[in-house]
Amino acid sequence: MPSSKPPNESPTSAARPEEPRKPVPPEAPELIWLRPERTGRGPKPAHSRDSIAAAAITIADAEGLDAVSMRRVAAALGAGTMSLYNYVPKKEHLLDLMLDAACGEYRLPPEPSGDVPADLAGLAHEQMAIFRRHPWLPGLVIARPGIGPNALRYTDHFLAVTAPTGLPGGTRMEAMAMFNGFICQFAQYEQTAAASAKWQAEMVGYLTQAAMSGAYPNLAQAFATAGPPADPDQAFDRTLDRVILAILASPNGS
Amino acid sequence: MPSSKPPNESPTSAARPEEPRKPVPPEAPELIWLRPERTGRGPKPAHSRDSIAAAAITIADAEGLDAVSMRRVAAALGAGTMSLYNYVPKKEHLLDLMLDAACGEYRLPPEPSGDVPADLAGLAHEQMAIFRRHPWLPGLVIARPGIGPNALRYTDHFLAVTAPTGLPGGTRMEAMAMFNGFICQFAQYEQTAAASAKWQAEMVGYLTQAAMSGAYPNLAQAFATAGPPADPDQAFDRTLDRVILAILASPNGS
DNA sequence: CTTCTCTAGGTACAGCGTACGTAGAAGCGG
DNA sequence: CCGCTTCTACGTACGCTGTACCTAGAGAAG
Repeated sequence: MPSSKPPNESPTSAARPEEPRKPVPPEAPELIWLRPERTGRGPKPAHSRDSIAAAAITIADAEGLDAVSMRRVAAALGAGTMSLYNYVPKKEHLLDLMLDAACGEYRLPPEPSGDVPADLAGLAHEQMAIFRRHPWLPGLVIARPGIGPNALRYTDHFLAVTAPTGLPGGTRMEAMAMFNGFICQFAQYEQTAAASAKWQAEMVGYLTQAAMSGAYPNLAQAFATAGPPADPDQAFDRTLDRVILAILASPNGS
Repeated sequence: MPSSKPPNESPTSAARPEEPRKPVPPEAPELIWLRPERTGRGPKPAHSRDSIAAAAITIADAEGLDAVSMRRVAAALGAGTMSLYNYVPKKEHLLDLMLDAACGEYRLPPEPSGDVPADLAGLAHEQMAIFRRHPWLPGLVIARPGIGPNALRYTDHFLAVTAPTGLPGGTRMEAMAMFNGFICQFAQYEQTAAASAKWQAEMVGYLTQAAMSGAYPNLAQAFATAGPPADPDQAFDRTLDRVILAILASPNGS
């Protein structure tokens, strides 16, 4: 660390040559992945990032993301609340750990098959399966960039899968963001709808009433033209096809 | 308290002629848009949903969505904290109000021009402009379905714009979700990156280190091939073109 | 052995959403 | 007109949150 940059130093005292720098390391990295899990000095930690993430995920799966509090997770680990802060400096970082642990559930083939649309569809369904296992996940994926080791494995695989398109790397990254975003959104919608039948009923009632009011003619027409409720899986595949098509399309619009 | 009210009453079941139904209406609608703003009986309310939403938005614009608490909003209105609950039964509903108020900022042309790609691009840029004005908005749009009157105006307009494609209404709704989702995600990424130069610097350092580790060969290659940082606006337009292309594509993949 | 750094955990605080109860204002039935 | 009813306004209080700060003690480095 050659950055001899004391930010909050008294301005008049210019040089403080032999002052021990260690006591307050002025800025630890904000990214949890930049902090080593172990520094190797004191007593051995009783927990690991993996076990912490697993405990948090268990809670989130059972009771939703709101139930994941520092106290809850610490208690699940059999630790004191504040002990958790030795592993996870902020709650944000706990969410990062959960996100990456969930990304570890991807079962990625060692090599792309070479059939880009098929590989992408497979990836999408894998992602959707994980989202259905962890309803809280889409919200996290959307909110924060996945950047942990497992998320990078996924990114790397996506880049491999789309390599045959010949698109530049940056463009393929953008495509991945679009791809993931679509799936997240779909999963989230599915869960909102599934969560509460009452909510859905109210929603339908309200929307039809709004459509009938005459203020939204196109909406009304869409409702009138609409057939039966439409199978969600079908809708997913249909829109997925469009997304894949968009990814494969050549940049300059044919 | 004459509340001799078993709460689990079958709502409309067999007539209960002389029981007073009013005392506790067993279930008020969950959707705030289904609750009338005024019932016209007691004293006149000192505030309106609009003014409440405006106050909340002012706070969110200045200090972020986390700063929007019931207490803060009530104080900004010069009201007691609990008075707010007369207008907004849950905080969730306050967010709904904010979301819809923001949707009121769309300046939509009275009629689509007929040039579908151009109209969609215009809509996207309008949305992006609103998102840049209200950094907290993308998070809300992604999290909860926009369903208020202003959101419906937007939906209706989108349906009108995409009408010339000949696609069925349901498909166009799915397309809209994809369209909005893409823009939200892009806006959110932009803000995360812009929020903290330190964060971005750490991120770049971490990613290049990860790429150099050899564990992510495709990522490394993408990094190596990448040119200069790429203008965000350009990236937006480029990906937007793809999204529009996906919307316009015929369902069965040409 | 001494020293230093690390971990574990308790206490405490400010702030959150909101359930509940009281006091008073305004419209409606008589 | 009165009185009843229903609304609004708002204070108090509870359980919960994230986390700053502090005290002990474990165990490697010198």
